Order: sequence, then C-alpha cells, then structure tokens
Amino acid sequence: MPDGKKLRQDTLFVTSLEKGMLVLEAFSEDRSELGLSDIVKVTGLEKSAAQRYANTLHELGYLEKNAETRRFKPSVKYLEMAYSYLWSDYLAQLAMPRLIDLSRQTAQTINMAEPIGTDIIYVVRMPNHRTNFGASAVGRRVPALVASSGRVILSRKPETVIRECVRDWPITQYTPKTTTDREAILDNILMAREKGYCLTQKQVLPDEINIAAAICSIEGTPIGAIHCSLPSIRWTTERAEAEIAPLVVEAAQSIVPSR
Amino acid sequence: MPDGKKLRQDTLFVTSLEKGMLVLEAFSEDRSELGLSDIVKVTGLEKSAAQRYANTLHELGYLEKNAETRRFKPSVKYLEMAYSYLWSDYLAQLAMPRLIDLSRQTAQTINMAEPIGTDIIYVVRMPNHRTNFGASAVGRRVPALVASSGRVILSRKPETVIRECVRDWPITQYTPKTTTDREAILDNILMAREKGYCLTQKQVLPDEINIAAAICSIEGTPIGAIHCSLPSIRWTTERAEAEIAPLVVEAAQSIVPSR
DNA sequence: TACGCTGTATTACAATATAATACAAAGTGT
DNA sequence: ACACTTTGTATTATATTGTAATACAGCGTA
Repeated sequence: MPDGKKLRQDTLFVTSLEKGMLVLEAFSEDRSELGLSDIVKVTGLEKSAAQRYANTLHELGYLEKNAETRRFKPSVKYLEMAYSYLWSDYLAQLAMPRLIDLSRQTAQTINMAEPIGTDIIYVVRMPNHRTNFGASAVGRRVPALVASSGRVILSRKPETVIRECVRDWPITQYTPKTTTDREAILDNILMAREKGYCLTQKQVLPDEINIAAAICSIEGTPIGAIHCSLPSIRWTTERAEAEIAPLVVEAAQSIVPSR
Repeated sequence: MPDGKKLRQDTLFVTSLEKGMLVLEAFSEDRSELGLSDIVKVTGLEKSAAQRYANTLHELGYLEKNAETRRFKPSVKYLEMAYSYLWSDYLAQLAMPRLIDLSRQTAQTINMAEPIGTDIIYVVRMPNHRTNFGASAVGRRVPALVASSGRVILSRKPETVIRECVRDWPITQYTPKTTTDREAILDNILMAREKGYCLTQKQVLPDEINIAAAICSIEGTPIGAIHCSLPSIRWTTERAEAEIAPLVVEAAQSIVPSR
C-alpha cells in the first residue's frame, strides 16, 4: 500500500521537478563530474528521464557539459544560489562583522555553523592556515555529534534531549581519532555545558584542535555556533583554552539575534 | 513565429523543471522572503503553477515556510549546492592554499573571482576588515567592467577583444564614484595590461581600494583573478601598489592550472 | 460589515513527460 | 585490428501528469 507519501503527493506535488532536483543533487563532493549513465546510477531514474532532465538543466545553465567527454558538472549557478541563501540568513548577516573581528584577533581559522537535523552545516568559513579543501568550503555538512560546533549547540539543550541525541544521532568516522564512543561524546558535551565552550581534537581533521561556542537566541535556544580551528602542531589544548576559548565565547555571546 | 527557442525545446526539454528553477531563482539578494503572490509576480507563472512549484520545493526541502506569514525563503540546501560546486571547481581547489597564504601575508581581504559571461563571480572570499555583507558572501556577481578582477581578466585578452567588451558590456553604478566613462575604463584596463595588475578605487564599495591580478592557464588565457580589498581610510594607492600589488601578482602567477 | 488580497484546495481536460526502442559513437579487451 | 560492451543521442505513440479555472477560507483594511 503506497500511502503516507503518495497521499500528499497529489496535484500539489510536481514529480517532474522532484526528478530534476534529483539530478541537480547527484553532484557532490565525491561526484563532481558525471556522465549520463552515472546520473542514471546515482538518481535511479530511467535512462531517458536522466537524459531529458540533464539536458534541461544544461540548457538552463545549471550544468556544464564537456563536449569531449560528454560529462556534466555543476556550473557556477550552484554558487549563486548560496549568495541568495546568505541574504536570507539573518544570523549570518548579524554574525559576519563579529566573525571578521574574531578572525583578526586570533589570527586563526574561524567558522560559523548552523544546526540542520542531525548535522551541522558551515555557513561562514574564514581559513587562516592551510588545511583540507573541504574544511574551507561553505556548505559542508558534518554530523553534529562529531563536530565541536554540533556538540556545543547540543550542550545548550535540556539534558534529556542531549542524552537522546547522543544515543540516536549518526556518527561518521573522519579520522582514526574520531570518537565513536558515545559515552565519551556525552562527557565532552556535558563538559562543554559547564565550561561554556566545547574543546575537541582530531575529530574531523587529523591535525586540528577545535574550540566552539554556541550562539543563542534571546530565549536561550542554541541556533548556531562559532568555532576556531587550530593546527595541533603549533598548539596545545591548554594554550588553546587559555588564549582562544575566552575570545570565541565572547564573540558568540555578543551575537544576540533579536528575531 | 515562436521559433528559435521553441524548436530545440522539444521532447528533450522538460518545461516543468524550467518553471521549478524559475521559482528557485526568484529568491535573491533583495528578494529573500517571498509569499505566493510575490512568486507569481517575480516569475510570471500562473497562480496555480506558482502554488504547485513552491509547494513541491518546500516538500523537497529547498524552501522553508514560515507558518505564520506563509512566506517562503531559501533553505540551507541552497548552500549545500555551493559545496558541491566547489568540489567540481578545479581552480578553486588549486588556488585555496595560496589564497590562505596571501591572506596571512597581507592581513587584508582576499577574494578569488571567475569570469562568467559579462560578469565575474566571487568564488572564494576571505574578509579581513569589516565591510558590506555582500562583499563577504560567496556567489556574488558583479559586471566585469566594474570590478578590478573583471578588468584584470580582460586585460589579458587581445586588445581588439578588450575594446569590444569595454564598448558593449554592461555597467552597474554601485557607488557615486563608479566609473561609467568607458574611455576611462579602457585606460584602466590598458594600464593593468602593462603593470600586470589592476588598481581601482571605490568602484563597487565607497571606501575601498582594490588590487587584482589575473590567473592564467598555461596557454595564457585568463581564467580567474585574485583581488585584494583595502579600506581607503587607512591606505593610499601608492602604498597599495608598493606593498600589496607585488604579493597579489606573485600569488596569482604561482597558480598555474595544468588542465 | 463589506471588500480586497493572499493563500489553499479541487476538478475535468489535454498538453506534456514518458518508456521503449533504435541508432551512433566511443571505449574495452583480446 | 577485431568484435563486443558501454555510453550517449534521437524519435515516437501513449497516458500520465501538470494545467488553468474556479471556488473557498483566512486576514487585514477601509
């Protein structure tokens, strides 16, 4: 019985658009260039459907087509969408000046993240030391339980909620040192709850120390986080906590969204 | 006679997808939150069409809907697309480490732009002083003739091409000081051609000096530009040319795409 | 209280996307 | 150089799907 979904997917739901978006989404970090048959595999569409949708997106300027290899890849229109988004993100606009200041003060890598389901997504990135490319690109998603930003956001929620999330939310192992022990993660979050910032090491990248602090609404709901990445070659956790943490916390607290 | 367009928009072109993308694109810098009737106005779609497409995009997670105001706005999915794009942009990946270095060396705002039609688009942004929000958001498009990056990219093309573009391409007046005199722009570009970098003042933002240098492929085709923004309160053009220009040029030249 | 405006819901109809298929072109391995 | 597989392109008859029209509801305005 195809119910639940099908019911609301009636006349108000345009399935053609869904398929088109499926093709748009087929391109990602590890799938940056796809041929028609790749699109078929990734999306699960029929060959002829994939053909029509890819073709349409190409004509609309969303996909570039290499005439030789006949493979598609995202066009710069993908980036323009980010620009549109950012103007609709009140928090990003509010935070930007503070992030710039913090970046200058610390001379270190500063990021701002927002929660999205069980992940966090990086909305602003200001790299200050060489790192993995993914770590300096906007729009990256990382499981909240792995990222210091995710953890510090959680730390501001009721303890029962924290325990639920730590129990149920997904974890991806990014480095050999990524913590998969949920008890340890819970401890780290509860520690963050006390200290007002979250300290992690080598969770997403092998050689980084991260310090994150939550941005909260007037009511105290966590709605984002600032985090600072330090190369662990040159920093100890002690120095990080002494020198960087207060600045990150201060910056985060200075951002108080009024809506 | 509806020809040209209609001809190729045959069975390979899915018009429903086009309409959907029209709704996606309806949101922008100055249109960050739209109600259904706004969407109708912006896209030119029928009311019921706008309804169905907006609804579909909402269900797919691209548009958020404020339950009270019933207005839509872009979701964070717009940002995720940027991430997908960046991984497909070889130049961005290649340039990133050099941009980070340059940002540290100069302690100033560094950007990377790529040409797109008659515009340039900012692909990487590393703000180092407080500025207009739009100036620190990725994905912004600016007419090539106005931006120092656009001009320096042009400066590396054959002179006949330069003259054509300077004559025909659009200009947007961003500040009272934005040059609309095409002769002056041509001079500036030819100057850039000699010096190897382009210097502009107050073209896009009222209080900024910009210095840009082109990134070229092995064959010498300009494919992008690095540009440095300086607050004109604290910088003179002389100092900028003496201290900053050489670094920007060096960084740009050190980036040589092998494909 | 009546009126315009905006968003929601439903329907009968035909325009549009569809799947199948055939062909061409480019890789792949022997 | 060969047959063979894989991948992309083009075409068509069919019905599935999007369509426009319309009616209704909710909200703010006069």
